[in-house]
Amino acid sequence: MVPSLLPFTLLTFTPMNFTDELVQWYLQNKRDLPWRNTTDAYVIWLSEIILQQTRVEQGLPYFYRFVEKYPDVSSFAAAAEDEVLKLWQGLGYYSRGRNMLKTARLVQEQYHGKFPQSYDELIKLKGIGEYTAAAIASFSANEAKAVVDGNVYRVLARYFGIDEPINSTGGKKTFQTLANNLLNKKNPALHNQAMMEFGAMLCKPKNPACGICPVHTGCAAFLSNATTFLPVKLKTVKVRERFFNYFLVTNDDAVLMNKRGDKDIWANMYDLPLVETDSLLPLNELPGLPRVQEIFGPGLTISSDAVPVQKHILTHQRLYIRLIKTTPKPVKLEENWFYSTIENLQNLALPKAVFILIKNIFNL
DNA sequence: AACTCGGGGGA
DNA sequence: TCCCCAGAGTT
Repeated sequence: MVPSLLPFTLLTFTPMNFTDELVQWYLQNKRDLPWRNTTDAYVIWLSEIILQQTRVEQGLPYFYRFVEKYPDVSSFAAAAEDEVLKLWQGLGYYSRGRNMLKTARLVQEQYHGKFPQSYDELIKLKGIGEYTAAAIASFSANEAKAVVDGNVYRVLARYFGIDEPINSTGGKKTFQTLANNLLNKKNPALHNQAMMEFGAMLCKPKNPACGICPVHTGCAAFLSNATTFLPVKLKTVKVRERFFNYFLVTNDDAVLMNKRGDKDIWANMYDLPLVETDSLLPLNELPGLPRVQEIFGPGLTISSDAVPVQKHILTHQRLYIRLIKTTPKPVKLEENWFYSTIENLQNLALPKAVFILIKNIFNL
């Protein structure tokens, strides 16, 4: 079909299909984001990992910092884990940072520092799942793989009126298949960007801008006034409550710190000596705990000016945290405890909650 | 298939 | 408060 030979009127009244409309909308409304100006798979990888479950505005400053500090795979591969986690501090989901280091080192070794561009190679790497593999492959090499992120789920669920839960096994398959079928094989990168940007900017979770939507006349959710109910998501599990009693132990110009293990939250990051309880104990009951006596011996006195309990909300946990100032030193130091100078604290990756807890005390 | 892993922003 | 964010790994 040669468009220029078609009668003008026919062209004019030939409706664009759904995805063409979104691409058209995208070209006129897209944000200027730094990772859209490159096809460097390494840089795109950086951006995609940072943006997992993270808003663009929140991830942007981290993206700039990582690109500057690690401009290529080899510089990233040469980093220490503590350094990466420190740079990641405050962004959350810290396994992303740890997995990035593993992947950077593997790419450096096995791919001689050249970041893979094909979906099949990418999907093997730590921290890269279906979405991220499709994103890197399409954006760096225009490979025909459809991305399905939170935005795409929402756009497809609404436009096609799909009420299958997006976080069920069947639902994921349904939406991935639909996205694959819709994909513009001629320009996968542009198509993928358009789908996501449209979901992020116009077809928003709350108060979508249906009034200015280019495809609302074909949107099942709009036509049945059901945008509020789509997409459907299965209920998440309950939130666990935890009570953290941190102990502030100083020694001249040093403070006793702990390096966390790799199982719980904040893996491999740093906090203070911790005694966790299953309820919020009154301060004066703490010295009676076996665990506390094990650490401090008998006769622990607790200063009355303990920092009040602070509440920290995580996805699956509500943390009640307080900082306790003690007089006696611990009778024994545990495996992962060490004294850090105040100066050195700025080199340690601290969870946000811990950072807040001690920043005023040490002027961090 | 369910659970775990952060932190922030909007309504 | 609740929900969501350019999801992935583990159990």
